[in-house]
Amino acid sequence: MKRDTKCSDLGEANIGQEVCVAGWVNVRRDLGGLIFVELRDSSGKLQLVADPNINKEAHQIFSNLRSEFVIIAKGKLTKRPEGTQKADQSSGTVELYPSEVILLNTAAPLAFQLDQAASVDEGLRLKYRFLDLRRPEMQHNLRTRHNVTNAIRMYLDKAGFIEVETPILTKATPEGARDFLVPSRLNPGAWYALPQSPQLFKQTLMMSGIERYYQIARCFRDEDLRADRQPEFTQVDMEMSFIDESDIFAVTEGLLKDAFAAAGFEVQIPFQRMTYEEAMSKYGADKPDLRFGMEIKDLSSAAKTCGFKVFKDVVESGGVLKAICLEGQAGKKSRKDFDAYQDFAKEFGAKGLAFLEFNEGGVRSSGIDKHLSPEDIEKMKELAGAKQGDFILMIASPDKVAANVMGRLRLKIAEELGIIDENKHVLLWVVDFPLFDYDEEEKRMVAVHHPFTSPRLDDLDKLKTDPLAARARAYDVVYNGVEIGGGSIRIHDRGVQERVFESIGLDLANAQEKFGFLLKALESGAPPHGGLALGLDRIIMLLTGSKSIRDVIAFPKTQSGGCPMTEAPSAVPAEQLKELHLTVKEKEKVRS
RNA sequence: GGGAUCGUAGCUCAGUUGGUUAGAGCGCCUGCCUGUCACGUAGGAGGUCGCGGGUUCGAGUCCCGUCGGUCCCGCCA
Repeated sequence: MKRDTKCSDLGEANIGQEVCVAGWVNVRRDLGGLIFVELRDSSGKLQLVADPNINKEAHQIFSNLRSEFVIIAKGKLTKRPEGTQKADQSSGTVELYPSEVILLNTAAPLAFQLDQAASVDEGLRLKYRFLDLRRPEMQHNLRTRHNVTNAIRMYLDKAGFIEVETPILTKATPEGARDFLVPSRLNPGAWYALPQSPQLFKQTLMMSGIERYYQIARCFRDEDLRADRQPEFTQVDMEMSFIDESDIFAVTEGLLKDAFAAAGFEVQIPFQRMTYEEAMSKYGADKPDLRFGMEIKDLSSAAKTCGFKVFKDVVESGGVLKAICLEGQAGKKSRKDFDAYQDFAKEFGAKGLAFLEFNEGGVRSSGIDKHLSPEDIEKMKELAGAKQGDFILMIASPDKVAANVMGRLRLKIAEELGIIDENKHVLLWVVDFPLFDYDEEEKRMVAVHHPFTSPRLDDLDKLKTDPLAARARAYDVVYNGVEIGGGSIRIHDRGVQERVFESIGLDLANAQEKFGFLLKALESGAPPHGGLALGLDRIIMLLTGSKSIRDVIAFPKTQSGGCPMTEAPSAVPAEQLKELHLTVKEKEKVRS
């Protein structure tokens, strides 16, 4: 017997046909006489019925079936009797009385019930991932992932890109995330690193004349995990020669339109564009969620002349007073709500938070109104864009902290108030990122994007004079407040590359050692080029409405970087370590 | 590295100010049941209360430590 049809392919059109289906017993309903078995395969479900008066043998087999047993059955497809049809399933109007059934395999009682997985501890789901992935939700996620990836491949192929694989065993890089290291058996004491991204290889490919490269590339970063971050993840990595930003935007927009369409979402192109500066000042984030308003307002000019010393001092010492306006929320926020906002703000470095509320009876505040004149309050109200009945939250602090805190409060409160339109799909480009940021810990300049990003030509002279003001030819794609990709036009001039290395404290000798091949390639006829990488896992997470990236990865890691199913990472035999010229400090050993 | 939170039956959870024999629903096992689809119904089995230590006449409950899960901060060019 061999399966010839999938469950959900069967409908009323197939009534009377001899079909053979196979799959797992989703559920068995034994009525004593009749036994119903819901058969599930990768496509869906089909109801099988055994009647002892029709087929005693089939009935006998059915009576011994349990959840997740594997069977194959054939027979003539019949229409369900009137009144027993299920309109909400594709094969809900038909059923199969098998003429023949074979039990292909049994299953031990399950670690968890598949239909309850949504509330089951995730560690257990991961330990028994083979069960978890049988669930229709997970099957749907993996299928969506395939469909989207497939659409991306077709799109890029049509656009003249070729997929090139790059090494997984490569060289550690000084900048960026922590590397995963792999010891070299043949070279004692030397290490490979797993790639954080194929960045240097794809640039090298441009210098090799590939012109349009892409790769669905696995990337590795040994950093702490989050709901949307795994130590190994997948990027749609692209690079093009002889192009500028507009080409990359056009290709990416077309790609994302197709990718979203593959998951059933329609998006408008071209995407909106916004400078980094505007994003930070209006939304307090480099990945603004534009599905709602509640923009951040600058009240510094009012603070400068106001009677409240705290505000005044902060602004006079170079800080800012920022506010968000909660429309119509006057009188609706309790002291407790405000305290929660304040605690939240403090987590992100705020010294304090203030509110002003414009009620019909007058102004209520977090105790600041006694320091403010009616004119001060009126000015703040106006600058905040508030009207009668509104509630504003304010923070006075250095610009960076104020933007970050307000940006996060904006999101938190919007979620609370339910003003985010879940049906909106807003994609935008954030452009003109700064080239450098100052790293307080390392006491040096670091690249915001990566050190191969081209400065804007008009900012080249700022590299030395005012590096923090230099802007990069870098861009991010943002979808509903989530960064789903980013890239840049790269440096293709050796001289410029050396100057940027110098700015981040990488002297020529060091640069030679780490990136000698790149410098050599740059002076060997490097075309202008640039590219972009999209976070595939994150995109699929958003398109499937998943809460975690783990729900769109077949075999993800837990927050401590482990795989509960295989129990990786684990100790290895001493012999294996010896071959690799390694020893592990006794007290740091894991139990093996 | 830090903060929060969770850990009791196979699963999801309840368990009062510390008090006798730790409960429920689902699942599992057995019986009955011919149109179910969360089938119904009667009965039954199933517990190292994550682990270690402490306080106490007595600890699932309180304290300390530890392990593991999740979320977040830092980190993630």
